[in-house]
Amino acid sequence: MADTVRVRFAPSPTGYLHVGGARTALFNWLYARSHDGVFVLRIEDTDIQRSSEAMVQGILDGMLWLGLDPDEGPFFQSSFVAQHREAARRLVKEGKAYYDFTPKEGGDDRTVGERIADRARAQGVGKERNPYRDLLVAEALARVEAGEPAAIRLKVPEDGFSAFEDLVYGRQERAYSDIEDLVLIRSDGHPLYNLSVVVDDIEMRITHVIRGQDHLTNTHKQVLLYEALGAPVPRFAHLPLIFAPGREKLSKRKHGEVVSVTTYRDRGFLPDALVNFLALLGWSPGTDQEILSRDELIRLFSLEAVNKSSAVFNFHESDPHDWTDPKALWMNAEYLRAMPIGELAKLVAEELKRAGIWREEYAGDKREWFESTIDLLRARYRTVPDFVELGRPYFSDDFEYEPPALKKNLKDERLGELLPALADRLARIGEFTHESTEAALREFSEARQVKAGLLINAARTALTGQSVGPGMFDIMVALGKEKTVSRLRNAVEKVGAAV
RNA sequence: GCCGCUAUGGUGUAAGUGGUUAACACGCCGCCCUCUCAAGGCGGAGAGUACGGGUUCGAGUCCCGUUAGCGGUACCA
Repeated sequence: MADTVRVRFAPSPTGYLHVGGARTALFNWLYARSHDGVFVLRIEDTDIQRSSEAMVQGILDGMLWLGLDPDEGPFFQSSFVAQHREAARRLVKEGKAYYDFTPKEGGDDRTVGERIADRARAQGVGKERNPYRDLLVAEALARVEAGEPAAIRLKVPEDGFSAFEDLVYGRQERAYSDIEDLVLIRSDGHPLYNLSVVVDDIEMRITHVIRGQDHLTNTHKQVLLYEALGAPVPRFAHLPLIFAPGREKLSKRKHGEVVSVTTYRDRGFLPDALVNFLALLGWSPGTDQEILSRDELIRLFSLEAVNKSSAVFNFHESDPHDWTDPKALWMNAEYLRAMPIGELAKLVAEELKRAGIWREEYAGDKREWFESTIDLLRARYRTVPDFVELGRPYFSDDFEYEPPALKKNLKDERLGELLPALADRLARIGEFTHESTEAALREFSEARQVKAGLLINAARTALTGQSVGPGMFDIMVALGKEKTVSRLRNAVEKVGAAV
């Protein structure tokens, strides 16, 4: 029996959980679930200046909402620094790492990229051999003991090459000569990323490291560390990156809220819909099926089917209607239409409460009405808040008449007389049904020699303030006789008003 | 600079070991339905697979080169 699969999601809390991180978390989660494995959450908070409690909470909130529950953790990397230091000291003692007494370079005003390029140009090809690499361990220890600051660097072999088999990208090779002796511990004692991840992953017995492709080339350094520490090297699977339109890096700062998963929660996305959408960014089941439940995703997911090229998360920042990727919106609408009506009703109820137009009877006597009204509306809405924004006239008498709708449907002066008369006619109906209201209206239109369409469209606007919506008679039934009659009468003042 | 990864319509993806007019979804356009808008049904436009060579009877699939984008290269993560 093979060892239990153990994977981890290891975000650094320097920002909220964005769609890229969420996708990484999702793939780890899917892999764990499909292999009866363990999904560990580890917060990499060693960069104290850039990390914050709020960001940690944001990440946790996002994962909780998406249903990506960790089996272990959250662990905090900052609590393991003693182990990181210990591991580095051990490597020094074993001659696999060394103290570097070269004074730390002062920061300057060039960007990191410029500094690297400059240094590379100055140095030429190939790396310089560090003079402290061969210093006797005893001597180095003595100098450290005496208080001289020193960083710890790993001894990278001078000849040969590193190789590992990536589950997504295939075999990866890199000459040792291209890898410099990486710093494990800063001269101020702070352990650095490559050391920390490896030590933690060993400690947590991670079997599969699934993370963004931005870590692909540095993986060689980590493999070296596993070997130096005498630990089994895990399997690696790097995921293609997700970009913003224009193929630029997703950034919370530049792209704002559209990339934060909590935004999707707050703007009425269903977690299953976002999970489904995210799963299809960089992965495909290989069939035409795109609507995939969580169980189907778990059953079908495989790292081998993950593709290598980066994907674009196609949102259009400034468009209020298509504020995020149109396919994500479509998928959410698809889930909205397919989910059990009772569940949707609960979500809409929350939304109505927040808007202050919730009525307890919707959960009691009028429950059936409430659900059928939601059912009537759901075919044309894409997110939950749509039920309160666009659906407001169905749940509250306090709604706006949209000027374009008035102009389109209530500009005919005859309506000033027709609408109240229609209201009177409808008031005489016994039972308000689709059939009875339609019969009454058609009869009325014939008697008055006006087209039914004129009355129908005018009534829709009179009743909802909108020019679009469900079938007219469905609206009447949904509103009921009393509201229908009074709104028709009250709309008289709107006739011709918008022109 | 050096090292590496990637490249199929606007976007997401498909096209076992090379083999018919490059498929699906979103989006867009049109038609049907119809009182409007959706949903649904039907249809259409949109890529000849970054570019250039090569191998082959045959290449999106293999090889070489170029270009572009991205990543890494740090006493950041």
